[in-house]
Amino acid sequence: MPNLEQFGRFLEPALLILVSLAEGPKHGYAMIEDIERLYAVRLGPGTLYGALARLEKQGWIVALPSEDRRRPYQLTESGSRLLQDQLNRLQDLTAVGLRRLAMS
Amino acid sequence: MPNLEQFGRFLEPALLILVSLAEGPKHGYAMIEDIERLYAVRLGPGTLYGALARLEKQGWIVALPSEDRRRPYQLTESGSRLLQDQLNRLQDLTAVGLRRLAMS
DNA sequence: GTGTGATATAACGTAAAACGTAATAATAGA
DNA sequence: TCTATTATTACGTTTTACGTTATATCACAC
Repeated sequence: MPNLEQFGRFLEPALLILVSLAEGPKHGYAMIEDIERLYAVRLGPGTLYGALARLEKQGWIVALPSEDRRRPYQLTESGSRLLQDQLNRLQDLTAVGLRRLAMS
Repeated sequence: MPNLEQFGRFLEPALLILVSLAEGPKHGYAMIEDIERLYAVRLGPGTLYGALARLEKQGWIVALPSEDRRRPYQLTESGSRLLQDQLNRLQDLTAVGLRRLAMS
């Protein structure tokens, strides 16, 4: 039985990761903690590292040379552009949503 | 081979559906068109009706008595509250993301 | 009245992704 | 040396997204 919180899932973990990396390069564990502060959601390791691999494959993030046992990742130019775009769209969507809710 | 647009997926269809219903009751096809106007994404029937079934099961939407062949859905009280909550969180997240992007 | 395109939903199957758990390893401090 | 924290990998299960196809109704043109 999955441990989903009762309000469910409404955002892809990938977006949370990109927002976290927008602050600067971070390794996986640091992202988990940053995202928890940011959004009150703690990604499990399977979710996080799976999403990281997919994001890297798409060229939106790159792995930096790993110091000690940490493997930091960084947003690429194309990742930055993508994120900017998605966040703008999301901002419009939330504005519309909140306006609609306020009407009723 | 899936027909994902190259920029991928970053939002659950469920959220788009709830935002669409925030305007008032709508049947499936009307949601598809509303969401396309809103967010420039056209949900396939499989995606839409699957998500509707799950949302109804959770009690966030209800099916209204269907006139002719249409089956309209409506946000419930708990669905409204959930959406309000999610949109507020999303607004904060996008604000942080855009601020971080602007810094770099 | 026959055909055609738009509207509307249902019913599949496949593939991707989320998620949890467990394993592993290194470090730090008691 | 034991334990807790940090950090990643590996793996299995379940959900869900998504596309395709089928089906039905309606509007309108011909």
